[in-house]
Amino acid sequence: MTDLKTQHLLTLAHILSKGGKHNFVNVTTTSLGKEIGKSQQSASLHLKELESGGFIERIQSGRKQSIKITHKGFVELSTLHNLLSKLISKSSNSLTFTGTITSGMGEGAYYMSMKGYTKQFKSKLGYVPYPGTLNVQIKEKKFSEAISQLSNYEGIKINPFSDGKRTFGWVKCFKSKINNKVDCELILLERTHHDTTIVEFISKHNIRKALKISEKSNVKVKISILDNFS
Amino acid sequence: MTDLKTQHLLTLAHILSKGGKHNFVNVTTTSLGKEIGKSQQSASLHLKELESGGFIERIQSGRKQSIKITHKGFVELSTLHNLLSKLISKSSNSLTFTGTITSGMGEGAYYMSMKGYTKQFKSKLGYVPYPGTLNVQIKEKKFSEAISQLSNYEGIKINPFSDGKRTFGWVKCFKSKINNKVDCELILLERTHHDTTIVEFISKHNIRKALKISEKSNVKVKISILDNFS
DNA sequence: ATTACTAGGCCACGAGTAA
DNA sequence: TTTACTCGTGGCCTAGTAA
Repeated sequence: MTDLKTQHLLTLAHILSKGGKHNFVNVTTTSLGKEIGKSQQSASLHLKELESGGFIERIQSGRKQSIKITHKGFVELSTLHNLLSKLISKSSNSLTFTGTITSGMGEGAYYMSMKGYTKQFKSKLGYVPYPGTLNVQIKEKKFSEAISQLSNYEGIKINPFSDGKRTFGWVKCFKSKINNKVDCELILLERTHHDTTIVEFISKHNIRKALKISEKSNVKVKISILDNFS
Repeated sequence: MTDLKTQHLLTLAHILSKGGKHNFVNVTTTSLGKEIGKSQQSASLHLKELESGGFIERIQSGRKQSIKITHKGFVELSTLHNLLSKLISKSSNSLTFTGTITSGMGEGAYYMSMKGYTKQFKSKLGYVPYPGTLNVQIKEKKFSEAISQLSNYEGIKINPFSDGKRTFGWVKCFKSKINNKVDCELILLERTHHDTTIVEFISKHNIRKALKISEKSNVKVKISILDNFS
C-alpha cells in the first residue's frame, strides 16, 4: 500500500475542494498547478502519482481529463484531519513551572489594592484579593521564556482606569494553582517592565499561610491558558 | 513571513504531541528523527529551520535542548486543521449524473415486489414501492465509473431473506431525486452483474407518470451518499 | 488549447564525522 | 551521549518541447 506523499497533500485537498469526492470533476493541469503554487508539469506529475497510488481516479478522453477522489484518498485526508483534531484539542492548555518564594512586596502589590482594581477583581474573579502579592522567582530560563509568552494571551482582562489625576494600566489575570493546592491568579501588569524572572500572584487567601511556606520555599505553579489572543 | 514547509508539518505536529504548546519540552534529535521516520540529521535540520521560520523556540544548554511551539507555529497547524475541516464537512455528499430512460423491466423489477423485500422497504424506506423499476441508461463513462463506486457505501441496507427454497440477496438503497422533482431510491442488488451503465430506481410513485416522461427522455439524477462504509 | 515527456537545477535527506 | 557540520545521492521541481 503506497503512502501519500506530503507533497501531494495540498493537491489532493484541492481536488476535494473542487467537489471531487463523489463526482468526476474537470481539472486542467495548468489551473491545478496555479492553485497549488506549482508548475503545470508538477501538477501533471502529481496527478499521475496520485493515480498510481490509488488516491484518485482519472478518466482521460483526448486532451481532457476528469478526476475523482477515491475512498482511499478521502480516508487519507480524513486521517490527517483526525490527527490534527486530536492534537489540537488534547494539547494541554496549561503552563507548569517551578520557582522559589521571594520577598519584596512586588511592584503590583500597592496598586492591586486600589478601588479601581478591586471592584473589577470582585466582579471578574469573584473575590477581592488578600492584600499584597506573592512573588515567585523563576530560575530556569525555559520557564521564564515560556512565561514571557503569556502576554500573547488575553487571560482575564482588568481594564485600565483613572482617578482623575493619572491613569492606571490594565492587568491580565491567569488562573493558577500553586503546589496543586491553592487557587490564585498570576497577574501581568501593563505598566511593568517585562521581567519574567519574577512573577506575581494574587489570591482570595493569604497564600503563604495557606501553603504553610516561607521565604525561599520551592513551589510548583500551574497556569491555565485560554485560547483567546490579544 | 516565512512559510511552513510541508515537509516540516509532521515534525511540528510531533512537538505539539509532546506537549510543547505552552511548555518547553525536552526532545532529542535522535528520538524526534525516529518518530517522524527520518534521520537524526534531518530532525536537526528541521528544528533549525522551524526555529528560523519562527514556528518553534529553542533553548539550548550544552548538548540538551528544550523546545516549545510558538503562537505562529500553533496557528499554522490550526489553519491547516480548519482548512481540512471545511473541506471534509462541506464536500458535497451527493453524486449527480445524467442518463436516458430506457425500456425493459430491469433485472430487479420482479424481485422487488416480493414480500421479503417489500416488508423491509415499508419499514426502512417508509413505503412499498410502486411495481416495477425505472431504468436509466448512463452514457458518459465518468458517470458510470462514479456509480460503480457506490458499492463501497452502505446506503440503506435491505437484508437478504429466504423463502425456504432459495435465498434472495441484499439490496442497497440510495436516496435519489430525479429531475430535481421526484424522490426515489437507486437500488444496488447483490445478485446482479455489476454493470453500472444501467441503474434501477424504485419509488413510492410511478416515476414515469410523475415526471411526465417517456422512453429515451433525458433525466438528471442526484444521489445522496452517507459516509458509512461497507 | 491540452497532457506529459526529457533534461537539468536545486533541495531534502542520510552517512560520516566533529565538537 | 548530544547537536550539527560537510558532502554525495536521489528525488522534486520547472523549462522546453512533443503530440
